[in-house]
Amino acid sequence: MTRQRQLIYAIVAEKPVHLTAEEIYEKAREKMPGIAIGTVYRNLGILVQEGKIRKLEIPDSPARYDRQSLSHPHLICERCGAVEDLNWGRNFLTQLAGRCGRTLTGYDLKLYHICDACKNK
Amino acid sequence: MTRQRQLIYAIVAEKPVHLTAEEIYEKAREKMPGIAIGTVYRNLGILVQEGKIRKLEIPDSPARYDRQSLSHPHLICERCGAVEDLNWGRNFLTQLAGRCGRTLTGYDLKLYHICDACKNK
DNA sequence: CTATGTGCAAAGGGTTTGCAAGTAG
DNA sequence: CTACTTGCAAACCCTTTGCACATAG
Repeated sequence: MTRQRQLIYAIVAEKPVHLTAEEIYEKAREKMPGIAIGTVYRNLGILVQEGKIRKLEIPDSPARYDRQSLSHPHLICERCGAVEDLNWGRNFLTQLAGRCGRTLTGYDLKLYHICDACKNK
Repeated sequence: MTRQRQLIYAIVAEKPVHLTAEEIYEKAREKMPGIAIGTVYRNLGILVQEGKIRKLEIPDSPARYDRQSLSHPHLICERCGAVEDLNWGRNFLTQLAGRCGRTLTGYDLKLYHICDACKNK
């Protein structure tokens, strides 16, 4: 665990905000100005593999990173791209598995809507 | 509707196979050798916008195109990447909306498993 | 010490785009 | 005719990688 990796993990873990690699890089540079973007990507990849954080792939936009390692659905605003976590617990996967009659290794569910802020415009 | 667009649509619509843009390009060249990859991408984009086909974004692999325009979950093999359609009908979206207590505009559900072919290896 | 990680900068893959010429309606 | 579409190639964006040097344990 290098200082760089600790810092990157701390930034992702801090708040339930889903940052992009670029945003994490910006925040990391405030504390460690010489850090390289390649290092950010490398460590994010390692942290994902270790199951400490989660990578969120969103169509037509860079990936975002989630501090929650437990698999859960995401609610995404179609207008502004804001991401909200839905904590439906682990039994949701069991329900899905039952419905399709297979053994599942995981799932990825994105729900799209228009968030309140965007509705009021 | 140009000949190019008709051809691209016909290739996607033909079979319930989820082809990548590159694969669609290869197939298109068999019938129309001079067609450009840019034309394939442009027309796929237009067909998606028109709601005639559906774009399937898969992590760490190029997008695939689905002839079914109705939104439905996909079952994906973690090993070989094979994609299977699940026809759960439109009431599934209603159930999801009920569960999260919002008005939803759409959803994207991917279920991961190991397919039979990969298990037997 | 030695394995692992770093900063840098260049390359990568999939996709998009500006342009001049071509085609549909 | 006129607006839209094409082929071509260059550009784009996000992400990955090779390398020589630095650091963790």
